[in-house]
Amino acid sequence: MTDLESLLNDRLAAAFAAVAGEPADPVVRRSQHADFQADGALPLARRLGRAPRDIAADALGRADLADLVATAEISGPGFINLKLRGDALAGLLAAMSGDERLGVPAASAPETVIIDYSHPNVAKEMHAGHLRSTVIGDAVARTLDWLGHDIRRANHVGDWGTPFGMLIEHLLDLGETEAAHELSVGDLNGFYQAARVKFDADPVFAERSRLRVVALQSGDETTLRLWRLLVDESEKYFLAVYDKLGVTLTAADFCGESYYNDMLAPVVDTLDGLGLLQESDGAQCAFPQGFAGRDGQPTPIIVRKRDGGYGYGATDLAAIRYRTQELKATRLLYVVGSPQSRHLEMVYQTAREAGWLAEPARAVHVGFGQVLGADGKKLASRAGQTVKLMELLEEAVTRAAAIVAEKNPELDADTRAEVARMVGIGAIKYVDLSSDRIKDYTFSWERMLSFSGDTGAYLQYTHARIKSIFRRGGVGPDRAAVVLLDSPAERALAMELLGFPAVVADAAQTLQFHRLAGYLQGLAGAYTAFYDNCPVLKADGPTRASRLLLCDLTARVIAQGLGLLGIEAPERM
RNA sequence: GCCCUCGUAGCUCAGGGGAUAGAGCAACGGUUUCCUAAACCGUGGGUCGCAGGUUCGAAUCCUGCCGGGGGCACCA
Repeated sequence: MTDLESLLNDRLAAAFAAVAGEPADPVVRRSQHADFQADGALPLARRLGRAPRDIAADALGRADLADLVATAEISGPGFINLKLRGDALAGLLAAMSGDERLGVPAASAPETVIIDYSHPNVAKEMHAGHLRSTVIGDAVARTLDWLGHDIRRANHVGDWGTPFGMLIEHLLDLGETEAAHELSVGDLNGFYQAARVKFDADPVFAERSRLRVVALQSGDETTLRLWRLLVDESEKYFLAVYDKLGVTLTAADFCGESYYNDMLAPVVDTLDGLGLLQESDGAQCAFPQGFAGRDGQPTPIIVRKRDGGYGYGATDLAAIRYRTQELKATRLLYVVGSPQSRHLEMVYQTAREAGWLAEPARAVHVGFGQVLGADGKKLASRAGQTVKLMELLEEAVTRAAAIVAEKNPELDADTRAEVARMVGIGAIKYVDLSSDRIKDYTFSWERMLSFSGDTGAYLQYTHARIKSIFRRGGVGPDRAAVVLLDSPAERALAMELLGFPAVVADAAQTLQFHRLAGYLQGLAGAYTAFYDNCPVLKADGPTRASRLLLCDLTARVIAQGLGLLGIEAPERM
C-alpha cells in the first residue's frame, strides 16, 4: 500500500462520485503548483450544471484525506491543489523500505503470457534488426515475470522453409565437419550467401536443392538429420549472442516454425470446416473481415500455397491456436517490427473468426520502429551490409572499456572488464528502451555512451555513487530507521521514490518502457539534488539513519528498475 | 490508389483533454577545504508540420491537406 497516487485517486474518486451521483474520474496528476492536482471538477461542471469551483469545494468537503493531505486549495477554474503531509510521505516510505518488492504488489490475478520475441533465422546472422525485438521482449519478460505472471518465452525461430534445400546441399558439399565449424564460429552469413550464390549460378545445384526440400518435407530421415545439424549449430550461436547481450532466453525457449509442422494440416482442415477458406489463384486463403488491399479487394492470408506447401500464415495461426488452446495463454504478445502490423492484425482477426482468440485471451502486437544510422537510413555498415549483432555488442563493450579505463584507472582489470560489459551492453539496451518504441531511433555511439544525460550509464553511475557512500562509511542501511523529510530535497526525493509502483504497473500494462526509463532519470535527478544538499555520512543520529535509508531505497529502486529493463547496476564504476 | 505510422527547442527526445509545453545534449556563464566534478546551479532558445472542427479548455481527440518512413497474396 505504498502507491501514493492510487491512494489519492481512490479517496477522491469516492468523493467525486458522491458529488456526481455516479462514478467520476478525479483526474489526479502530479503538479507544478503542488504535489498533486485533481482536476475532476471541470468535466463535471456541464453535466451537473454547477460551477466547477463549487463542485471542487463540495468534493473536497466529502473527501477523506486528513491522514494524507496537509493543505488542499482550489485554484483557477476549479483545480484542487494538494500538498501532502510529511508524516504521510515518511510513513509510506518506511513501508516501502521494509518491503522486498519496494511497494510493488504481485499481480492479483496472474495469467499465462506468451512473449514471442527475438526470432532469428537459422543459418542467418543475427543483425541489428533482431536487436529491438530481443531487447524489448526481454524487458517484457522480466517485468511480467517479476509481477508474478506465468511467462512463456517463445523464440519463433525461422527454422523451416524452402531455403533449407539449398542450405542442406551446401552443407553436404562442404562436409558436415567443416560446415559445423563454419556455423559454430558464427559465420552464418558466409554460409548462407555461399549457398545462395550456388543456387543462383548452378542449375544442377538448384535442382538438388529443390529435391532436398521435397525430401525434407516428406520426412526423409537423412535429410532431417542434416537439417537438425544446421538448426543445432545455429542455435548454439544464437545462445552465444544472447549470453553476450545478457537476455533471459535459453535453449528451452526455442520453439521455431518447425514445431508447428504437425499442426498445420489440422489447422487448415479446421479452418476449412468452419467455412473460412476460399480458393484463390490455386491457393487456399482466409479472408479476414476488414482488410482490403489494392483495388479494394479483400486481402487474403495464404494458408496453403498453390504448390501445396503451407504458408507462414498457417504457421502463425497454428501457433495462436496452440497457445490459447493447449498452453491456455490469455495474453499473447508479439514483439515484432511495425511493418508486420497488418499481417498480425489479419492473423488475429482470422483466429477470432475461428474461435481461437476469444475473451479473456487477447493478442497484442508490441510493435517497434527501426534503428537508423547517422544518415537517417536503416543502420548498416560502411559497405552497406547489415550490421552483425555480435559485432555491435563487442564494439559497445570495447568502447565502454576505453571510457571506463580513462575515467577510473584505479579499477583492477577484472572489475574494469565487468563494468565495461555492464555499461556497454546497458547503453545499447537503454537507448532502445528509453524512447517510444513505435518510433525509429538514431543510433549514435557517442550519445549512448555518454556518462551524463539520458543514458543508462548515468543511472548506473548514480547507483554506484550511492553504493560508494555505504562503502566509504563502512555502514549498511537500517531499513527500519525513522524517515525524516526536513529539507526540500529529501521531500522531493521521497515523492519520486513513491512513484515507483505506479510506473511499474503502467509499464506492465502498456509495455512502454520509456516511461520507466524516464521515471528512473527523474529519480536519479532528485537523488543528485539530495546528494548535493544533504550530507549523509557527516550527518548525525536520526538524520544520518534516515538519509542512509533514502540512499538505500534509491539504490534499490534504480537497480530494480534497471533490472526490469535487463540492465545491470554495478556496485562501483 | 488504399492502409498504417511519425512530424514538438539547433540536435536527440518526453508530454496519460487541463494552469505559463518540459528534459538531456550542444552553446554561454558559474560552482570543488564537501560522501565518485563521470556531478550540480543558472541563462538563452518553440507560429507543438499547415488548415479547419469538437470542447469551458487541444501538442493531446476528429477531418482534410503537406512532408518523412513503412506496408498492400504464395518470403517470414
